[in-house]
Formats: sequence, C-alpha cells, structure tokens
Amino acid sequence: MSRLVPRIVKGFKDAPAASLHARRRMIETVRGVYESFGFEALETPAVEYVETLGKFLPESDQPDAGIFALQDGDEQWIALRYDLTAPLSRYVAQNIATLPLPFRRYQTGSVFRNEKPGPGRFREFTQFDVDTVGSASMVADAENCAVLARSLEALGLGGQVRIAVNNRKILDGVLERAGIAQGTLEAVTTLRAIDKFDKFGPEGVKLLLTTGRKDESGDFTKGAGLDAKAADTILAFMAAGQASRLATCDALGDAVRGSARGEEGVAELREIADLLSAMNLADETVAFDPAIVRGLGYYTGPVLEAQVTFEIKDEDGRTRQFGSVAGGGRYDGLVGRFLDRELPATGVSIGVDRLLSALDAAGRLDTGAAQGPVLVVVFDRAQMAEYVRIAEELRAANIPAEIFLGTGGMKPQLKYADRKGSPVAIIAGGDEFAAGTVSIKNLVLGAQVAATATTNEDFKAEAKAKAQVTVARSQMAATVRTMLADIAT
RNA sequence: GCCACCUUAGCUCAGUUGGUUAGAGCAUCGGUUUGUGGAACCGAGGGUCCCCCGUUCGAGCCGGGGAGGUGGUACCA
Repeated sequence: MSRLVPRIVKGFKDAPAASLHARRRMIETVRGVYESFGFEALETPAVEYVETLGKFLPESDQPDAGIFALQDGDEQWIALRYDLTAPLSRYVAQNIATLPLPFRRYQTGSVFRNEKPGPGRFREFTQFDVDTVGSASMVADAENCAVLARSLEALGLGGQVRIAVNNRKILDGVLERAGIAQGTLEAVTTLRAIDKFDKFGPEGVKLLLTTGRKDESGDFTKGAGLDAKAADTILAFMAAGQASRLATCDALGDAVRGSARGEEGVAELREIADLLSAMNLADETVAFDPAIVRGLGYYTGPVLEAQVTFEIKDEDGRTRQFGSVAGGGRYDGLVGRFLDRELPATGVSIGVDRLLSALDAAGRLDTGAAQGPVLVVVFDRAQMAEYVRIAEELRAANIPAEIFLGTGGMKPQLKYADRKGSPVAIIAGGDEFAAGTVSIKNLVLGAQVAATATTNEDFKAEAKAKAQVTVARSQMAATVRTMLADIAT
C-alpha cells in the first residue's frame, strides 16, 4: 500500500505557536483602538449563500471562479466568504429593525479566495474590519483614516505609515474631463492603469493608457487606447498631489472643473480635510493622493489605503516598497441590494497577515516567545501520582506546568523541555522521594553552562552545581517562582 | 488565464558525453554516557531520482505528454 503524502492545500498555511502569539497581541492592540471609537463586536459565519456575496455569473449555473463554493443538501450554492463586508451588509439588512443605526461594528476573521497564491499572498487570510453602516456623514470617512492611523501608531509604526485618500467621484470627474464615458471598457481600463502607478511608474501607466504594455515575462497587457492628449490629462492629474491636503484639494479642483460629480468629490475631500485637522492628523500621516483607485466593484465615494513608507529588501537583495497593509472606502450601494432603499456605508479593512509582516520588517514585532511550561520529569512511572501532585501544586501557584507524557529516560525528557522552551525542570526520583525533596533545574542557566564547558563531564558537573538546587518539597513552588523571576530578568 | 524557470533522502543540494551498487552536509535514531540538555567521536536507518509514454544494449541525464512548485503578469469583490 502506498503511503499517504502529508501536504497542505496550496495557498494555505499552518500557524505555529510563535506566530500566533504575535498575532494575538496585535489584534488586541487594534481592537482596543476600534472600541475607543465606539465600534462594537460582531461575528458572522464563514459561509454565506453565494448571492449574498454578490458573485454569480449570469451565463452560468456555477458560481464565479475566485470563490470556494459548494452545493448543500438543498442544492443551494453556499460559499466561503471572501471578505467581511458582504456578510456585514447581509447582517444589517436582516436585523435592521432592531439595530442601532448608524451601526458601527468591528470584526476579524479568515476570508477565502480561490485564486493563484503569490509571494505573501494566500488563499486564506485574516482581515480586521471596522465599518459604519447607515451614515452618509464624511465624519465616518474621516474616522476611517483616524482609526487606521491610531491603530498603526499603537503598534509602533508611528511616522512610518502614510494613509492615502482619494475619492471615486474625483476619478469619475477626471475621466469625464478626458472625454471618457463612464462605465465603458475604456474607463475601466483607465482606472486600472491609474492603480498601477506605484508598480510601473509614469512610463508604464502611459503605455497602459495608450497602446498597452509588455512585461518582462513577455506577457502583453492591452492598453486603454486613449489618444496622447487624453493620456496626458490623466498623467497630469495623477501628479496633482501636493504637500498639504488643502493644496491638493485646490489642484484637484482645477483638474475636475466643470464636472459636477468631480467637484462634489473635491468638496467631500475638503470636508474630510477639516475633520482630519480637528483630529490632529498631520498632512504627512493622512495625505490626499489622486492615484489611489482600489477595487472597481463597489466603492462610490472616498477611498483610502494605508501604506508602509519604509522599503524592505527582498530575498534577491533588491529594495522594494512594502506596499499597503489596509484599505477601504465608502460603498453606498452594497446594503441596499437587500432593502428597498439605499443605506450608505463606509469602512476599512486591515490585512492582518500583511501588517504582521510589515511589523516584522520594521522590527516592531512582539516576538516575546511565550515562555514554555515548567516540565515535570517522569523518572519512576510507579510514582506517577506524585508527579501529578507536583504539577498540580505548581498550577495552584499559578505556574504553568506539564508532566512528560512520552517515553524514554532523562535525556529525551530534557531535550523535550529544550524544544518546548521550558525554563525550569522538576526532577524527582528515588533519592528525592526518600528525602522528601525535589531537584529544580534552571534550564536557561544550564544552557549557558553548556556553551562554555569543554568536556561532557565538566558540563554535567558544572550544570548540576550551578543550575540546580534540591529543596524540601514544601519549598518547591516558592523556589520555582524565584527561579522564574531570575530568568525573566 | 498567459509567460518563464524548477522538481534527486525529512531539509538544502551535488551527480561528468547516456554506463555497474545514486552521493554530501544538516536533521533523525543508537552508542561512548543505566539519574541530567550542549560539544566531540563512532555507528545506523532513510530513495518510485515527481508521474506516464518513447528513444536506446543501457535513462537521474535525451524526446513527448501530464502533475506539482516558484517567480512574473492578468484578475482581485
């Protein structure tokens, strides 16, 4: 019979203890900020009916590629959620009679995308969202910026992030000025080209706006087919960002003059600019950036993206931009799908895994590897009840303790303690039991002794002399506690 | 989806023009050392050379097809 090969599903990953520790600390910090703005907790299921997610090919009885979908017993299509926003809109619509409106909630959880994974891109990843449903006020959008800025600050990234804000209405206005009709393929391609600015620079975007662009691998991306004049209008617009938010508003106002929709977008940004100043958010922290587009699906107003400003070196030693760790915007049409009226909404989503690796790159990751438990070495199996009592005594003193449950003698047990990161081992055999004592070994100190010892005998003798004490059973918990305190400093 | 590259031990890799029994380092396990982690030394286990078909007296190596992976690109709610 052929042996089963253990393999993890492509694009998914396991999370060992060390990474979970850092992640929990991060989520707790962000949650504190979210709650300080009045957002409340919500959890929704990992699956929804596909029509809730809003992806169903009209020409096909199969849900769109890109989501993980299956048919349940009633032949209804259900799918793993691909973001937390669509489930939120379902929840609000379903409970609108009793919810406080505007409804402000935070939520974290895994989302799933059935697509080809890339470097740093997985098919399951964690988002941490805040959204405000039922308010058209620009204060909600300004608070999106603030909540992100405060969260990133609280994580130690103050001064190393830039929150870039734009408004879809302004983009629409510029397209109008360039003579591109809304909703056409030309318009969509143009917006995508603008979104590629940070990746390909002005030359690349110009190619994408006009004839198309061929990448290094030889793949060709079709251009928007604009004439040179229209392309220049777009490029000039993208460069309109100024040092201050108000100056950028002035420049954008010029760029969209005559387009009612564009001017409305600029007016919204001006309102947001006032609010940001009132919240003491500097021009460098939250900036207006005409090249921000975000997804084409559902954003209707202000959009934003949080970017880490430092560069990182990749494996090939090249420096590159870290890129964005959070994004969001206003989506006034999404909840209305379930109601007979429109319900305005806006929110942001932190990419938890991206942000964790950004913190790692910035050296701000809380790696404080959780200290392992005290290991109770099992010497004499006939005395198991006594080892259980030892462990219970330690736990009663609030010291995490574990009894070795494997097989083998002292050597494998201490090795196990090593791998587990145990700071201390309790050793009790015939001698100790007869004398009513336990031996307590400081494994951290022992490891230091090992580094200097030359022969095996030296090591053993020295480690025993320096890193081990034998005390009366009644003194055990207190001695361990002192030893743990020593190790911690 | 499209393009390029890659696949040999648990991991990282070497393997000559196509030639006998496919190697190394690390890791693992055992011993030196029955109650003390590391180092050192000695020893051991571990292989469908990704799969199938073809060429050949002979294929890890050459050809065709497939699968899986990596990177780029497209899409990204």
